[in-house]
Amino acid sequence: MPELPEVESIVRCLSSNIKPPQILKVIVLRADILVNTSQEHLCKHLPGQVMQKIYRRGKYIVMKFSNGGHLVTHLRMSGLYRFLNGNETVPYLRLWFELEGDKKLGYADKRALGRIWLYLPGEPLSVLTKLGPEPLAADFTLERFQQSVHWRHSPIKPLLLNQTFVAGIGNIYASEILYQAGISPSHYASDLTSEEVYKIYRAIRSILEQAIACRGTHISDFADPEGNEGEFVNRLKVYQKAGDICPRCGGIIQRTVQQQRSTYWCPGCQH
DNA sequence: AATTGTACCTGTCAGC
DNA sequence: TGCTGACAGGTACAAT
Repeated sequence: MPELPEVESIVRCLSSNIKPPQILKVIVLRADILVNTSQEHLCKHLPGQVMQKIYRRGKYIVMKFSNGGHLVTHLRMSGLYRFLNGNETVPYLRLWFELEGDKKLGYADKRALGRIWLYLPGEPLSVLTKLGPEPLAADFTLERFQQSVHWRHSPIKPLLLNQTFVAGIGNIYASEILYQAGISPSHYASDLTSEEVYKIYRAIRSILEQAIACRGTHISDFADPEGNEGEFVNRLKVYQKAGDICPRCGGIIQRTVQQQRSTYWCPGCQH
């Protein structure tokens, strides 16, 4: 489900809703999504805590509690958070938090690839340390991007998926970014001219900002915790559009595979 | 050290 | 209808 714009939408939704209710109870139905914690551990440390701040780093959701501890979630392919009222439920529910006011925050995950970490007060959030720069942050400058690209011996598309290179881009937006930039996904990073790097840099920011404004891309069962679906699906130009006519040059959109993952692009206008 | 392939888990869909 | 294989928004780790 989630790349940077989807995770950002989820975080904004959670932040606007959680007017810090207290966690009363934690119920775990499937413990193998827990990495450095357990049901007992969560039940010991979370009840009584208030979700003071919720933010995003790359594709990770970070919840900061009133005691200084943190719960970190990575949704991987199919994880989602959902507010549930009373006895309401959702398919593939893996755990939930019982909140003040007869509300629940459920975590559901069809494929169960998502992961959750609990960091106690004072513990460093070690799972976040290897992440590359935030592509929408002020310190992600063109100069910094140029320097990190020019020595990479990898085709540009799989490089955009590398979270140590830049955090938050996934398979949908990698294709859309390179389409907007007019760059072939198999173009080697080290061979890009500075003009081409600039086009990719601009496209990263422009596509991610547009997608956030649309609250992400609604594919499969993605929705934010209130059930709002992302509208960027209507603006996709190439992703899952193999065989369609390219809106820019009239060519035919292709699907190819790079490192076991689908890439969508137009050979007519991406070089 | 960096890049690429494999494993993880479970569901859906197309083709036979 | 049932089976099989391909594919799915991701990453950790092993192999190269």
